[in-house]
Amino acid sequence: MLGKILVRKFSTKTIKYKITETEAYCGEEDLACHASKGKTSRTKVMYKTGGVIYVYLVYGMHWMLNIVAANKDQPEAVLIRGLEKSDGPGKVGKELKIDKSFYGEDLTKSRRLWVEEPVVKEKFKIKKAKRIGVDYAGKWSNKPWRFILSKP
DNA sequence: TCACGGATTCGT
DNA sequence: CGAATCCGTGAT
Repeated sequence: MLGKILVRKFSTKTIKYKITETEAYCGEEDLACHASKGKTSRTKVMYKTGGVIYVYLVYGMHWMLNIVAANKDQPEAVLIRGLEKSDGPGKVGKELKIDKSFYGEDLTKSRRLWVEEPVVKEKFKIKKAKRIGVDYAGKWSNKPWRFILSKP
């Protein structure tokens, strides 16, 4: 996902931003992953085949944009933490005007949100780091599953 | 129906 | 570093 272009189409304009920071959430075992609570009405979309959107509200105010990443019945998702113009996942949701209506939307069919290959492919390095805000997840909080786009 | 708490942000 | 913020979730 890193380095790809996220496209958001509105009725009046279309915006495109490069994805600069992501985090991975991997399966029911991963205590930081919402799917660790099992398949519920909230997490069920993560059990779908990759390519659909998982959105949810945190702290009663921020919409988090995630892309389901793995195979059917394998609940894994990638959180879009940062775009070239927005640092922080809450700001990403705000910038792209993400809300509950995107829940389960198929990125390959959507006419308002999808991912493209960058026009000009630039070389970059991927920095790894611990995930943010998941200290409650015990050893899982130390997994280097946060990925940051950086200069080569 | 309701109590609980969080994949954050912003200000100090 | 700490408080704000408050809806949705998951269980009852």
